[in-house]
Amino acid sequence: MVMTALAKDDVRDKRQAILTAARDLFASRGYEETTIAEIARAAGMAVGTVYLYFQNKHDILVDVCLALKAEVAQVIQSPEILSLPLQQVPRAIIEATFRNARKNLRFMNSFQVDGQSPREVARLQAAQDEVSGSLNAYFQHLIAQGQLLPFDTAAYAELLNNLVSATLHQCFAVEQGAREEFYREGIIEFIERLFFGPPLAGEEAATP
Amino acid sequence: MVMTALAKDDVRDKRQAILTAARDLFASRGYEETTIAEIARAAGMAVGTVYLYFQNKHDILVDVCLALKAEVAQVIQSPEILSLPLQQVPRAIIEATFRNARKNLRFMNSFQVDGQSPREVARLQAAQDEVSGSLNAYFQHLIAQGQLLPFDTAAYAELLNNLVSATLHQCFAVEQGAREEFYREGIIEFIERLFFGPPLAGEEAATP
Amino acid sequence: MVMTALAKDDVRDKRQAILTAARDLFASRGYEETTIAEIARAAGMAVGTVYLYFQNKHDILVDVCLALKAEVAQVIQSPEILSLPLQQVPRAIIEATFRNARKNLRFMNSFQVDGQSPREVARLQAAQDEVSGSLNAYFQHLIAQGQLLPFDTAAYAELLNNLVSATLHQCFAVEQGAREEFYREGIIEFIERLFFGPPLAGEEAATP
Amino acid sequence: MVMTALAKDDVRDKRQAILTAARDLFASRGYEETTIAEIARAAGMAVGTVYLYFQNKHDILVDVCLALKAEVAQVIQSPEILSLPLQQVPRAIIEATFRNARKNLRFMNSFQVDGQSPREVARLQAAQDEVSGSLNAYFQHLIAQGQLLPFDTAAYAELLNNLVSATLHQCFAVEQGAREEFYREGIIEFIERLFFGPPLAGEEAATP
DNA sequence: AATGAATGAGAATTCATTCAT
DNA sequence: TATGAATGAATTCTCATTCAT
Repeated sequence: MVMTALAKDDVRDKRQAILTAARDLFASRGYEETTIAEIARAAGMAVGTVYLYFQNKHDILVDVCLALKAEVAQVIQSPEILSLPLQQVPRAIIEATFRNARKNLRFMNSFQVDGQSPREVARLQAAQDEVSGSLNAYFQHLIAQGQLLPFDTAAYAELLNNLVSATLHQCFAVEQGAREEFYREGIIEFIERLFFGPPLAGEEAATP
Repeated sequence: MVMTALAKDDVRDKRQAILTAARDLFASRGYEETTIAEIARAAGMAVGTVYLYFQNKHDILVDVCLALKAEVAQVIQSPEILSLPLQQVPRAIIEATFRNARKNLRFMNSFQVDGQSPREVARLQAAQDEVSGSLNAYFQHLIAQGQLLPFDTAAYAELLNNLVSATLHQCFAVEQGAREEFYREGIIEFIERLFFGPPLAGEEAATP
Repeated sequence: MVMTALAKDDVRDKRQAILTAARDLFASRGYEETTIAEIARAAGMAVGTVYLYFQNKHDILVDVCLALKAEVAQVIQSPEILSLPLQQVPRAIIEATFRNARKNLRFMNSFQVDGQSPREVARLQAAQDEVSGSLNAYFQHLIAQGQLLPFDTAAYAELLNNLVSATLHQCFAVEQGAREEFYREGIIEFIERLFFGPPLAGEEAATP
Repeated sequence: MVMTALAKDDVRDKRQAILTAARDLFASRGYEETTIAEIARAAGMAVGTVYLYFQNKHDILVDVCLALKAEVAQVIQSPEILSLPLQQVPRAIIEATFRNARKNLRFMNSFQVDGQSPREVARLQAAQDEVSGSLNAYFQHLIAQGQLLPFDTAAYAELLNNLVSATLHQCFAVEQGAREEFYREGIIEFIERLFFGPPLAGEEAATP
């Protein structure tokens, strides 16, 4: 029992060492330019050992990506934020998310990864679905509470999730965070207007 | 004079032959699995000739991507759509865009490409900026006409552009178009609500 | 311990197999025309394995060259020759050297190699220096014994080393050994005159 | 007639432009790293034109080498030097030769070239033979005049020619001229002793 | 004589992955 | 579990050379 526990910790440690080493190397040299030998050396083990913990190189990238996504998206499941007054939630979530992304700026080139096998596609989809699912649950909770009018919560959850992911990628991976405020405030206003604001075609504007 | 014109056409033809061959091969075999030799053969020329028109393999991918983006996004510059009654525009644009994407379903795996050199990044950015710019101009036109209330048009243009691109990628490249209607209708409703609808936190919902 | 010894032998064997294969192929097909794949096949290993023992193709050539130089120049360190009566030494050394070169006639196209990297240049220089050094030491020994008058032994050692190398190259690599006797006897007479003979401008010849 | 003369000059000019461009590029980038396109551009003509004047790339190198050798060795045919008092000739020739080599220091990496075709081998040999021949003729002239005792002039001419070439290569191409004085003075003393000095094994030294 | 677009053979090298120890 | 030597497939890109104009 104890052995198993220790062994499990050991496994976790080794996996973690690999992921940390890979994340750093992917950040500094890029995925293609990083070799398994480099990852193994940085993680303090032999090349063959890496293959005891990951099926292949791309698998490591997927795991790095998922860990990054989980860290960036963790806010969505944080009780403190979800218990804020509704009016403050969009700003709180987006600000926290951008803060997390900025903290991981160096690693954001691993943020968007395309699955190469059905298994990988499924894993990436699952991670996305989890975030969308949390958001959806939160929406339904708000509707049940009467804080929101009914709407297609599943679709909105997926769309908003896509929007935020795409924006983070553009802001941090493509533009290196140069226009962070622009994107952050833009997306906040966007969401606030969707939930609370007047439509862009206001009464006076739309009718004439 | 005539020679120059002919020469230019010749260059255009050769480039186009390469791009068409590459697009088809990337679609059927994937980028990594496609060799320059295959592209050259399909384009009816020698390997070396390909390198007279493109600096390297990835450059071809970027051009394929840009051509695809241009085709999918062409609606944004179509006068017919932009002269529709404002209420009908979101649906018209999104439906046309999805239609274009579906028509290119096979090629949509070339829709999202990461720039590998500063030059590539700049070219991809420019393409994106052009679409965002058209959208922005349209917004400002509507505001000037009094059809929309003033808002941060530049930010909204970029964000909506990102949203649509990310959704098309997810819908057609990742999911192979399986849930096309779900994404299409979701994004239409989303935009309509942003511009015309009541906020999700309706009067009754928000106040108590 | 034993393992280390075995491993070291193993490494030496593999290196040696590569060098032997390369030397033969360079001889029969020439350096440029020999591929790494051919070397690997002839050495009984995979292509990649060659690169575990040599950094690149040219490195192999340098090693082949050094081994050849060592073999051809080994006489210079042979005690038997150096303990001959001084009058017989030039002929003995040159004849033995030419004999060694003739024995390696097929391989003499690898005899003169230009270093391509500082590391290669240094290695080639070191090999040359070793031969010059031995010669120099021998000269100084002879002077100390009173068999030779004092002179700039270091310069003469380098010059003679260069002279012999250049002559062997010309005789065996360029001319395929066709005028071996001409070069051998010429160089012997040249050296004998330098050390023992009358100057070419003899008393009678120079004074009038 | 006039046309032919002009045309011949033109041909000479074009050839010369190619050789100059090639010599400079071989000096700065090395032979392998220099492309025909670069040579053509530097010489102000089209790629195809280069092939009107040279059969192939290596031919250009051979010509660059021959021009360099001719320039460095020109002293051997200079009447002023050969009419000096015999005692001063070795120093005069070697000093002039080293001076020429130093003047061409940048280009000395083209000084030793291996022939790749029988035709090239023959051309290079011929150049060497010409120098050796001049030297040989001079020796025979001196012997006829009674300034030198009879000896195998042909062999000595070839050997000395080889010695000087190899030393120049080592001094300027390999060592970049770092030990110029060492080599120059060494070779001068060497030759002077051969012609005028006492043998290294002097009377007193040799007999005991 | 001059051009330069087109050719296409060609090979070194890398590196993910395996497997005997 | 861990190792790391061995594997070998696999492909981009170059560039000397040609030849139609």
